Amino acid sequence: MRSKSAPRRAADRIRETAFDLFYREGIRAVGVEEIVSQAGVTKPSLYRAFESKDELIAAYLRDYNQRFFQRFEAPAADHPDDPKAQLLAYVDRLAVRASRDGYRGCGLTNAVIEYPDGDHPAHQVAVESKQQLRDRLHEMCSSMGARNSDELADGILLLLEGSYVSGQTFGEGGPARVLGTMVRRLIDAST
Amino acid sequence: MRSKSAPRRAADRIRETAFDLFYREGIRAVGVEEIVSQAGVTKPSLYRAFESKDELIAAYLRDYNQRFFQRFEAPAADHPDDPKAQLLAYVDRLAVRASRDGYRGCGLTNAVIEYPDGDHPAHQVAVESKQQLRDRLHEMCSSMGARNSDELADGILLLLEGSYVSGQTFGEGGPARVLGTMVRRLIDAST
DNA sequence: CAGAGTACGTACCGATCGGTAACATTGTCA
DNA sequence: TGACAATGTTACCGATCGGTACGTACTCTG
Repeated sequence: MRSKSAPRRAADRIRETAFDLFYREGIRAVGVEEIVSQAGVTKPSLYRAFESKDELIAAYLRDYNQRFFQRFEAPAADHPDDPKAQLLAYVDRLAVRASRDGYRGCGLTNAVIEYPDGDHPAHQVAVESKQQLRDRLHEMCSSMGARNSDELADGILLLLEGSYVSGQTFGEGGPARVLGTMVRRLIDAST
Repeated sequence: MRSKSAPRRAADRIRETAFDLFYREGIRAVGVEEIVSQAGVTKPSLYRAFESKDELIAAYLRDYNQRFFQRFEAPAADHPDDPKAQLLAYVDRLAVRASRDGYRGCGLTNAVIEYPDGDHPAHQVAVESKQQLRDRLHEMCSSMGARNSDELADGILLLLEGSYVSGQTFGEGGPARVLGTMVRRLIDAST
């Protein structure tokens, strides 16, 4: 077993490098040549581990989905049995991140926009993840006693997605800075 | 002067075809060959009218910006001296459009995501347009007597942007259906 | 009807795209 | 030491990318 910081396996290096490049520069903007050269491997190694670029993209988005929900649920540990506080903990951290320069939003949201065709694996993986998020938000709103939890969850989802994209458009001091305030207002109006 | 419905000039046909293709399929996904062939012209005609593909992209986004503000301000005529009703008129129409299948969101928002590099003309044109929108929203919130008009305008902007992208992710019955309700709640809480 | 612009098309460029075939090299474990 | 799996090396494929040199057909004017 090698150290974690310098993965030995070519497939891992490719996966990590693809993650960074796809996220920062966009999926369509990054070619396989750029990925393998930056990962310090060669093209055949990429195609031994992944059937195609599309499959690598799907793997990237599955990785992203996993890391997203990790980040989304992580603050919950500090607020057991308090769904409102759990949600707000994520929201408040997002508000900070999305109001900083260089923020690149949500990789899954970005993927839907880069691949509008519903048949494309990238689109499908991303949409599936967003549906999970929508369900989870509904669950949380429900357990915090909202009158119309579907409605509230969708409202909050709009604010979240708005923060992801607005964070990229306006850098420092963008509209995402008010995210926490707005989520609180919607929650207060519904409970 | 020829009829408007079947433009004779190659440059016009290119501009219109590029608009449709860039918007529906994404900018990076569409090559110049596809544009000219669908427009029924040839590549040199494109490059006589536009310096480069990037310039054509910028022209597309400037066109989009113009059509956007047309659509944004159009309902205002029905509600003179009532900024709240003006805004809500646009919002309610957007909620319907963005909750239908096949919705492709805002071309300018999409462009920012496709071109994260701030030096790219596409990014610059799109960001400029979004800043105009942010200013206009602030103006409207101000004149409807909001306590903290900056804050309210940013909250509404988050909801709008959230509707643009969520409309693409979830088709029919997506979260954008609650847009009108949520905008009203934020306005009510601020006035 | 001649001639000048203007508008357009034919055919092509080098570069890069995603992807592959064939073979050499390395590290690991028995 | 020998065998096997993983990776690297090199060279290549057809397709498509954005972009252009150059020839041709209009149309307007005198």
